[in-house]
Amino acid sequence: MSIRYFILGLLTRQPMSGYDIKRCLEDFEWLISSPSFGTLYPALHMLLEDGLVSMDLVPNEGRPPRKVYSVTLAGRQALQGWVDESLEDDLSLKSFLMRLMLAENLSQAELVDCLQQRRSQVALHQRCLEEDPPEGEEGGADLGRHLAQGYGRSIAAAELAWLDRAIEGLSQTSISLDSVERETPVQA
Amino acid sequence: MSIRYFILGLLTRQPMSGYDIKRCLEDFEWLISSPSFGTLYPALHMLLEDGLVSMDLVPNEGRPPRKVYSVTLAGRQALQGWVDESLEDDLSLKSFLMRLMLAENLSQAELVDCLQQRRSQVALHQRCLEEDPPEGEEGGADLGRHLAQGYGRSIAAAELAWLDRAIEGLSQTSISLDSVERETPVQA
DNA sequence: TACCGCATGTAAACGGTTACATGATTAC
DNA sequence: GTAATCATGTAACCGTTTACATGCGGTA
Repeated sequence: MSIRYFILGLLTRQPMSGYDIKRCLEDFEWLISSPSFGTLYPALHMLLEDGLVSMDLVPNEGRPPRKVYSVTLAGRQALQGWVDESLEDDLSLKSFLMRLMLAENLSQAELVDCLQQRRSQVALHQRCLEEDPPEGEEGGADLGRHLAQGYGRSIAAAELAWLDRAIEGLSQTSISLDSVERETPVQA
Repeated sequence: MSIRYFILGLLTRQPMSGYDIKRCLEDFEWLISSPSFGTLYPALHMLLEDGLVSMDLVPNEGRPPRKVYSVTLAGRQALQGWVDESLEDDLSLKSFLMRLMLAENLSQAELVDCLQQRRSQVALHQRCLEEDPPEGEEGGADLGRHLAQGYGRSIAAAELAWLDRAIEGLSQTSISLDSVERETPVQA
């Protein structure tokens, strides 16, 4: 997923400092680990060097001045290019959530497609978790497996429910031309 | 969480080959990325060198012989020591799921404590996600933030529900384990 | 014929964390 | 006075992925 472009994408929502980015990502730390400053700051420096973001120094009484980064035109173009060519990447929970956060940089069709891809992924693995069987002779053994599967099933059910709602919601928002001719992609 | 000990813990459930370990972890790939062979095999070699596991070569017609690893006595002791001293580590989804899988290596009290820790973590962040406000002047802007928050809230609710069920089930010693599994149907 | 699944392994490259350094302000 | 928050940054270290190498058996 390349954290560089993820940061770039976050900055399209609004200019932020490195510290701000950390803060806004922290709300999701229980789901996906948020990058440390050791990752964040160098990444911002690189974006700046490459001209994909610009920086404004905002003085700050008694503290180091805040460095607020904004996406440049070149940055927007680079992001667009990257979005287009990374559409077939994996959709593990982490990359999925990251892409969700960058929803505004995706066309509606791309976004719906992304949700549907994730849906089929989760549905696939949910079926695997449904197979609890090996029971019988072993009795209640393998508590760990049992707990992990139960946990997985609960999360999967909730996620599928959310995805269905989201897909429906997004599909209805604009009943434009292409939503009609679009086929619903694979999802067994 | 150290993948070395995680693998060691998985092997206490039953002897496995590297390939087996990969397979059984793949069911959870949509939640947490499973280690690649480039991680797995070297880790197993290290465990073997340190005498924490033993290896049996199981001939395999026309294929490389399977190398089935079992935990040694020293391995069990090392695992126990590690479990004891890693109780205050972080409980991000990844480490939490890993610990769940190793439930059998925890005392009941430790397990319940682990679930409760995770519960408070999730509950804390859920409260953060509840704050949707910044709306008003911006209207429907920041679709990404909105989607990510909604997603997070759904998962958090499901997880909290599961945790509560699990904690209750585990706290009642007399009742068998599958009480944990009885799911009160989640709303669609 | 070509590809996928099984089954193991290695080494280079990459990415990220950890630990450190700095320093003022506010809260307990 | 001790800790936490704000705010930035660097460098060494470590773990992981990626890409490669090998090779048989079954399937499309």
